Amino acid sequence: MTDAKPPHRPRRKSPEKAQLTRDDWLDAAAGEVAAGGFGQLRVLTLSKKLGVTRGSFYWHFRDHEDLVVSFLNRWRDRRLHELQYWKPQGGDVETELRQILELLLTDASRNIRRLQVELAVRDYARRHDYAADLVTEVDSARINQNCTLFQRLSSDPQRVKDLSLLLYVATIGSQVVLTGKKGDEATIRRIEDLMARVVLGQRDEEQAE
Amino acid sequence: MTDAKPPHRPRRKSPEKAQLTRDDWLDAAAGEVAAGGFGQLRVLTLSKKLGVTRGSFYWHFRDHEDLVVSFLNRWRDRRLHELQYWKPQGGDVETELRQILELLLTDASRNIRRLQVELAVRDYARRHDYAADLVTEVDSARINQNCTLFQRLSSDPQRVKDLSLLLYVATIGSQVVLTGKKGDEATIRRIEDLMARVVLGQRDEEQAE
DNA sequence: GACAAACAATACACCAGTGTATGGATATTG
DNA sequence: CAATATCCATACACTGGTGTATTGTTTGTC
Repeated sequence: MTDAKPPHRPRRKSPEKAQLTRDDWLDAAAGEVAAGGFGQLRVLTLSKKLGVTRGSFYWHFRDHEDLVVSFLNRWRDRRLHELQYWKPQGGDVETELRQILELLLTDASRNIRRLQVELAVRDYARRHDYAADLVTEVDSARINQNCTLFQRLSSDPQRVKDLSLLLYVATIGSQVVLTGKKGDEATIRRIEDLMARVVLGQRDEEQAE
Repeated sequence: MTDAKPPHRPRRKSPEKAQLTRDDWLDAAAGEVAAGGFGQLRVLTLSKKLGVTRGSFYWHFRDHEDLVVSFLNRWRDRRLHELQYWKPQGGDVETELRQILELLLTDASRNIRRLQVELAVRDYARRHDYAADLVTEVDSARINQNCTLFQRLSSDPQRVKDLSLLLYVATIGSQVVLTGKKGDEATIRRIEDLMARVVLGQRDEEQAE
């Protein structure tokens, strides 16, 4: 379950006909996964697409499972790491909210490849425990991230959590439902707008429950 | 792309060792799809699970694709048909809303098998046009259904559509994110509650935009 | 009870994919 | 320039799946 790195690789001076690295294979795998899910991730087709034979693959990876696990690990690492760069740059609550919404919805739906990979990982996670753990990890990290924003909206910690979760499932849902359909750009914008209003409408009213 | 029925089947008097019907195969297929997605839908394993050989399968179905298409069609038909029984039985707006929310969230997440099939179909639809059309069809039917409720909340037709869509993507999203994790029962209930508040908060305020 | 239809078993050819063993090429280092 | 590690090709054995053809076995109907 852990990635074994080759001790050290001699870099070719002339990159005219580059040698393949482990990451090159993972990048290619991303294409396959995005296009056909993990079920279509074949060593054979991958090799063809990279212009080499499978001999190369089995040098870089122990077997097919090794590829999958490495892919998942890299995905987790990147998703967790990218959260660090989000730190919203101040401003009042509303603009900050709009920033994060744009990031979560409009922005995400533009990066189709990344989105397809994410959906594929989610699907794969429904039947493979290891992937499920990774997804859970990423999900909670993201939701936590959102919590830090929503703390400025309500003082009730439970309310903060719920709002954050609601926002998150709504984004995931819109990605699942709306991806690839045309006319979704505008639709997503409207959803984004509505969500902003909805969330802002939920800030502490502190009226009778 | 259309289902061809066998002319007429002689029903066995004693159901001791029942003959298989086309629907039996489709039911078994549902199990496989729920467990492993369409990628794991094998004629071979299906036969084993039904206790017969593939000879039977190829009498009932032309080929593997025939099975898939028939399965998708049946799924679409059932999903569309079940909408007819929803007609909310009056009451004021809030209880009606709560009814529909319970149906969409709590209720749906209990029927795990059905949910897994739906997610599998959605995943399959991302790479197969025919399935994508079916899913779109079902989605819009459901969203329309919701619109009839939300008309009682706002007079702005665009607002009605948007609210309905938001509700829908939120439910789908929570199904994607929360399914199978333990402790989701309570979480879903809180989401349900929050959604009710959120939606009710969006009824016509008619203030300056 | 015979005949035809419905349903299932068996056996075959075929293909796509994995994994392994082994040898060949190329670059780095001493 | 020799040796070694790195990277890839080739060839093989094996598995699991599809689809088809052919032959059984039941069951309903006349």
